[in-house]
Amino acid sequence: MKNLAKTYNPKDFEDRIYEMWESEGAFDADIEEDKKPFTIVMPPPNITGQLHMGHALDQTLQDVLTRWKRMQGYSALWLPGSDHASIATEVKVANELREKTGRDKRDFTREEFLEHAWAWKKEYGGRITKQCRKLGDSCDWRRERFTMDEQCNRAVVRFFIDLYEKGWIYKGNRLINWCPDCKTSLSDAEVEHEDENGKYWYFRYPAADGGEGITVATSRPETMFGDIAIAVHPDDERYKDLVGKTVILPVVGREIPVIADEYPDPEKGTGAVKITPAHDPNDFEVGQRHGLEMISCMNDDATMNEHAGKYEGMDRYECRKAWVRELEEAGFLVKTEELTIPVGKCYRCHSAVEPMMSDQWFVKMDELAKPAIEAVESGRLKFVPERFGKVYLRWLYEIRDWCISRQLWWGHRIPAYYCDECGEIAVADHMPEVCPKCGCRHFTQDEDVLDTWFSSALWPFSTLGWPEKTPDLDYFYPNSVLVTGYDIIFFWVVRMVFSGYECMGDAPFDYVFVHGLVRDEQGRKMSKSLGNGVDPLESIDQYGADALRFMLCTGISPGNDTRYIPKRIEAARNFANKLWNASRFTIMNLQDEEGGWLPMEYDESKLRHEDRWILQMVNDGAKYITEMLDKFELGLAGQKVYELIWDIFCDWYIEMTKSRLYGDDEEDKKIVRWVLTKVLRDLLKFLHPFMPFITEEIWGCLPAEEGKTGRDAMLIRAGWPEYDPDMDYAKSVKRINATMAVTKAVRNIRAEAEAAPGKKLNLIIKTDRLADEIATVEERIRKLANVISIDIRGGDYEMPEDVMTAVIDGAEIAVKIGDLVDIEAEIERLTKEKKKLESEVERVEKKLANQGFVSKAPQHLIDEEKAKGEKYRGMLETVTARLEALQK
RNA sequence: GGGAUCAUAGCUCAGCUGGGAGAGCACCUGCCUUACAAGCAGGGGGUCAUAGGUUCGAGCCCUAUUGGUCCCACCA
Repeated sequence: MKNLAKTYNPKDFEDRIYEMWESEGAFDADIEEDKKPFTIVMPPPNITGQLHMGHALDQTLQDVLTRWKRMQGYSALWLPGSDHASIATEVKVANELREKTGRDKRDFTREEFLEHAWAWKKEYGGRITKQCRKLGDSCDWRRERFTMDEQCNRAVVRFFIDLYEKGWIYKGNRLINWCPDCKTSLSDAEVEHEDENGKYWYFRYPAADGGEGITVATSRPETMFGDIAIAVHPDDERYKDLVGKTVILPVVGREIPVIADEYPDPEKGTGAVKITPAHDPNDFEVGQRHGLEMISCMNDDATMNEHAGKYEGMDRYECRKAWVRELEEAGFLVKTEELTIPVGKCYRCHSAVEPMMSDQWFVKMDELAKPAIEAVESGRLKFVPERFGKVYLRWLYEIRDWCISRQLWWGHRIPAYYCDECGEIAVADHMPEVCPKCGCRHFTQDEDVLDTWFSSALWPFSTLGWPEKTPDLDYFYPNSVLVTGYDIIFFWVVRMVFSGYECMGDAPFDYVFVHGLVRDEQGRKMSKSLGNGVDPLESIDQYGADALRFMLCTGISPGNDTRYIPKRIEAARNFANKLWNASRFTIMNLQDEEGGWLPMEYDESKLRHEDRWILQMVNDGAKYITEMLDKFELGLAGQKVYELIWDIFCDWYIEMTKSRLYGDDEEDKKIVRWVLTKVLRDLLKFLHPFMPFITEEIWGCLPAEEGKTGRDAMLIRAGWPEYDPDMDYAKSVKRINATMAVTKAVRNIRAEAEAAPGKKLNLIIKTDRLADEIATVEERIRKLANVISIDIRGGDYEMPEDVMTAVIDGAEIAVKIGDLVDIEAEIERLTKEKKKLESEVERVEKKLANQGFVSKAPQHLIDEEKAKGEKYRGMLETVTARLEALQK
């Protein structure tokens, strides 16, 4: 038989408990036809580093749900994995290589580089799973996956081919977002917009016929080398005469036409816009409409190219300065204006993204978006909280084609092969033997890899076996819930949904449970550059995983950001310690001196009021906690568990059992032991999803539940406490409430009178209504309030002068402190009490006098108000009488 | 420019479909009471941002204002 250590020290058992769960297969989820499935697929952490607080929150929420559902009897699968994070990892590996070897990425061959990347994956992927274990994640490690493993690759290739054959994947030379530092294209979602201080320069483009010409504003003068026209609005009177004529690109001397197009807004700038299709998405469209050629004036490292003349090879911003100076000296600069302008930044390296013409692969989005929109509009897929559904829809309504090719090495290589002879493209799961067009036998695979999110988009089903039709897929798909932060709704959630519909014909999950960010104590985002990140492992080391988990998921509401505050995790740790000690107390009293189990026995007729009361509290708790978890209100559920354990169980029930346990009534002890065990077990079950380690550890020190042996005896596999709607111990609840009220009143008087806590007091209770009830709980009151005697008197009893009194609903209680009572202080105290009661009575009476309330409010509220009125009036009368007696 | 969201006790935050303002921490007072000082008992502290509106009744619903945060947006 095990015993609990004297003090709570999570390090003593957390690792041991986790190993036990894992070796006993407690997390394994299999197809069980008699059980309903519950599936969560873990958002795969990037292998770029280690887990941060955001992951800890994300995973704790998932673990709470998974453990709870498992206890409810579901076959609960939480499938873990990690993400190859193409661009982010590639940057990290390249940096590491540079540090170690001094050589640049391009000095290595693709194969050499990939070898290093896989080594990186091995190291960091392993580190992450270790951290998950520390957190207590109950995921099925047998099923661990990686977004670039063979199975995922098959899924990616298959998806690519399917879309290509449908014509929904195409290759084209289009304007894309280009990161000059990462030297790759980016999708729209990967570009972040930031406001920066910038300038508008107004330049005059003289007319070719020698006229004044036209003045245009630009914030990017260096792109002028790519200008191919000036556009004005067709209705703009100012420029009507110039349309159809040509102007001269200043200094460069090239002649460009003035065209009329709806795009320019006559109200903005000068109303005339320079058109640079190769460097601006709007201009690109104007160019398309007018069939204009395109001139790109930059290289892929954002230096200028040959079209920039003498600036060739110069960085874009250097060029901007020099070029403006040259234009100014030549007299073409009309004026400048200071403004803030939004600049697109790469989400990985934060360089300014350059719109560039490039040959890339795209996914056509219009058809794919339709079912994804429908899913949320129809309610098939629900966001929690709902508002994030709007965010999701807004993005989908305005979605544009998705650029999926990346000029990187680390990732899924695009399954497209080019005939070396004729250039014919073949999209297939392997290199073709013969070119269908020219019969040539030599092919070269596309050099690019796919956007990371192209593979994560398939995660909810590629992890279950797709494209094969596996039993797992049949049983566990759709997933039940996706738990993720609001920051990746666009990157990931949207793409999983349309991929799910396309590949599986159904939404990938029923709910998207969105949480916020974990911020630092001052509310700042945790980030490397600020150095304010808190390592979850350090927290766990200091306070234990249970404390961290509890802190993360209580005191928050869904979707809101939360702060990491050391004081809060300390409070959670203290709570764990409280439970630890309450359990020690319980176990201590269940065992004899040799550590054997003392007899316990359930017999409803022998339950005392406090027993019934706490059983009712726990039963009501089961209803509330389950309801809250059903609504994803983890914070409220956790709060209730906390109250039940600390306030109800520890502060009241355990105190009430002491006199019984230390007494001589062996029969009564049997029932107390039974109730203690029953209640503690249920409380451990409630708390287990939040604090799995400590609850399992304590569970193991309690006698096993009836009929449970081996791995079934573990708490993780125990059943969830069921709510019994027929339990009705209202009478006992009432009596215990009276007990607590009297006890509090006595304690209050004692404190007011500054009487020593150890000093034994004599108590008088004057009551008619509660006489019987109090008589039944007298012994309890004596113990809890620490009084020697209780003298119960009827309503006609005349209170002595030398006592301090307090009034509760239905009774007046008096305490004899000593020979002297400070009458003045007593009057003051009671006057305050009287005032309070008067205002209560007034409020109730006013409410009941209100015709509107009486006629429109629901009957039960009216009845409640009436009852309150009586209660307060009674209390007020008592206080008033006492005051009058004292003032004589 | 569009949208979302927040404003409640000194601090950090709860408050579920409108029906007498809560927790933790901090603070004050008294306690080392044989489960627990990581504790026990008691206490003080809020015109729920402002102004209107709906309602018998508003912290909660509607409108406006102020202040903060975030997201989206084609950078003339």
